[in-house]
Amino acid sequence: MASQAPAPRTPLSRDRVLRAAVQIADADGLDAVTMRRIGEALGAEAMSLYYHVANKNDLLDGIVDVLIDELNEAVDRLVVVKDWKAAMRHRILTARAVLLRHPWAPRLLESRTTMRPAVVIYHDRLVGLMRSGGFSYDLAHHALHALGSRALGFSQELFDPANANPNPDADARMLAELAEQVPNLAGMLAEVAHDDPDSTIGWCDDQQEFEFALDLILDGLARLASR
Amino acid sequence: MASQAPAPRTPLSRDRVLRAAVQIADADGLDAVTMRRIGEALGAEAMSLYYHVANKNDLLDGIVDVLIDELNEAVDRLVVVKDWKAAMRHRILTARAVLLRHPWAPRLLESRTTMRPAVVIYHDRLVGLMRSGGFSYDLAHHALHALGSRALGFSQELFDPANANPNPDADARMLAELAEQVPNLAGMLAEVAHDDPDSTIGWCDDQQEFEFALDLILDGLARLASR
DNA sequence: ACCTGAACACCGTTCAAGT
DNA sequence: ACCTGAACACCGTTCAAGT
Repeated sequence: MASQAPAPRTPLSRDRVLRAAVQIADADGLDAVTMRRIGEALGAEAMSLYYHVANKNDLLDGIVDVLIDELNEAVDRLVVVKDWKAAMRHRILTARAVLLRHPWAPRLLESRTTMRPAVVIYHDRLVGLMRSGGFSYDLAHHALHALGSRALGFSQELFDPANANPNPDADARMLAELAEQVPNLAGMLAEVAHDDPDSTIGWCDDQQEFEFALDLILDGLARLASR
Repeated sequence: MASQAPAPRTPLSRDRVLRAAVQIADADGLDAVTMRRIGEALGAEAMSLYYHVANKNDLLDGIVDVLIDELNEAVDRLVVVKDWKAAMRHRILTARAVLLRHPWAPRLLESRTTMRPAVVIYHDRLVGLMRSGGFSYDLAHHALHALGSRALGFSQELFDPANANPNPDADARMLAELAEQVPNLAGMLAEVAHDDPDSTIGWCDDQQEFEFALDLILDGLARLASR
């Protein structure tokens, strides 16, 4: 009992570190992902992580890799369909389904400016689909820009009166006070009613609106491609 | 010389604090905006700011207010034009021009989830333009979602091979290594050439691509509105 | 009413030192 | 080769105290 071996802990590794980080983000959000917290989760000291990860930035890049790998696996399982538009739509909505499992994903992806291989590969397949639909390289390039983050399955919403933030009461009050200054918006909100505050992905971007915008863009591209 | 009055410093105020913060962001980026740095710029202690600003969050909200006020002033100076599409296009590109003066603006706007009156007012005018173009409230609502941050003049780009990040060399090398794994993208980049790395707004979102996507969306909306 | 000094809890990160 | 302890510079924030 005295010299009992202290449970030979499985050694750390980059992979274990990244997975622990993802778990923490899933559980408590991105801000909870600190070196000290990851260390704690792995039964190690925060400083030990630096042996497997260059720094916090590298850690966040690694989390993106884990996320997009999961996403690429999901979209690669999709059955092949000839119609490029249907294929892109399906692919993007599948990507979105993965992101919905990780509510912190949009904020993380937006904050990164480094180009990760997994993200490059994902977009390469999209370009492939567009090429099969008769897109010129030039149009496919424009399309990637037009889709932006929507290609990966999310969209940044700056403004959504319905479910913008954790404090909807304050927003509603503010909007009521502002009502006569914003007649158009007040009228719109009165009519749109918005009684379906469905699943959101981090911000106020629900499935229905996402699909509307996605189809709007895809239809526009189809029109340009068939010219 | 002994009891010389120590230059009766102009007192602090919320406005002075916010303006100092904007100047720091313009000069050295958003990460340079710390309470201590703002205090220094105003010749005061960081703790003094808390008398004029509730906390860091309130400070950032205040910066958004200053920014969008500037933006609203700019778009309100525009000459009225009857065609709703031309009017929206002009308005949004004017908003963009203001944002281009503050490269930190996109990142800040994306990070905020609180609804600020200035932002509400800006969008109200857009809805007004759409209504004048025969939009139903429902379509105008969809339109706001579809535009997302583009309504304010910027778009989040997750992926732009040309000018994505501060380290384009590393990206080019990575892409070269990945070339045979991403034939579609490699082909696209070879052709698109991308010899015009023009003005960018924080990320890799240049004017030409912004306008392409904006027009794609506005044209799509026009088609739906005239049904 | 407005501002400050000292202090606290929390970051990421370094580096010499341990095994 | 892998991990740790102690320490550093930097955050936002509090609170009692000054004028």
